[in-house]
Amino acid sequence: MPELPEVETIVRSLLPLVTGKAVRSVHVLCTDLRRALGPCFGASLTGRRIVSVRRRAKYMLFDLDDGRCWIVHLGMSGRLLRVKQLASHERRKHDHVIVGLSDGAGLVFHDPRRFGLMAVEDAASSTLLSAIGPEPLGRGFHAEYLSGLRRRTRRTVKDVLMDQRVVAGLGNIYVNEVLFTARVRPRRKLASLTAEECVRVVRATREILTEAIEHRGSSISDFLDGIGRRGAYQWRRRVYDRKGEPCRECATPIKAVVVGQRSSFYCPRCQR
DNA sequence: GTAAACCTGGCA
DNA sequence: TGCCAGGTTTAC
Repeated sequence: MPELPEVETIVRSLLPLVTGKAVRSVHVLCTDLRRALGPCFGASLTGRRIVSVRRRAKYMLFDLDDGRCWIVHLGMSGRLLRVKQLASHERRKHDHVIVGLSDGAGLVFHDPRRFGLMAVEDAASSTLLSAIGPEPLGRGFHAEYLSGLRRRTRRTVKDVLMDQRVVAGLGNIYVNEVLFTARVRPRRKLASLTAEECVRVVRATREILTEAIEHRGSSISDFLDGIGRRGAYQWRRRVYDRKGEPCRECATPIKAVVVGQRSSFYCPRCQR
């Protein structure tokens, strides 16, 4: 489900509601997430105050008053939903972790596929975060950086952009959208891109992610932010999951191919 | 590099 | 019934 814009949307929705609140209780109903939840997880979170909430790549980071960090990744199907009154929350199937806060509210981690993960760690030394590349909306991601990678890999441009070590937070939806906007086909080898195309890819990455955040992410099947609102970016998709539908620029039917084991969509006329 | 693995749910 | 899904890691 969640790529950078969706995680950013959740963080923004939760930030004003949970900052300054203390963790009163932690109920782990299922430890069997992508990485098993250790026995110390609840204890290291309970009693801590949440100082701030931020995002890094597709991770949500709840900074705690002891300097550590509650790190949450939603995987494919995860949600982190705030309920106003935890006492009246009816537990649903796939509610795996329930965190009670000092104002009576709660944060419910719900994840049918259990590809998500969470941990309490020192963010600066966490192995979850240590190998992640630059933020695409930050200064570390620029055309020279991308063009400099060209001679170091034989991978496709799509594979490279999906690699979290190269750039943080892009997933299958937004890579397809970025490559459409950059007018580059997903199967192109990165090494075959011109310097001009690298400029376009970086510029398109910024544009698409900014636009998606403004529209509070994509609710293609079920994404909800931290307070249960749907996003609106799905209505603006140019190519993702639009196989056979007309290109918004030239009306040519959108094509679907598999690149790096993932469905990819492009306009055969607009993208080269 | 590529494939398979982890899981459940939804849809044709 | 089989295939697909917004992610990541692991193993050939």
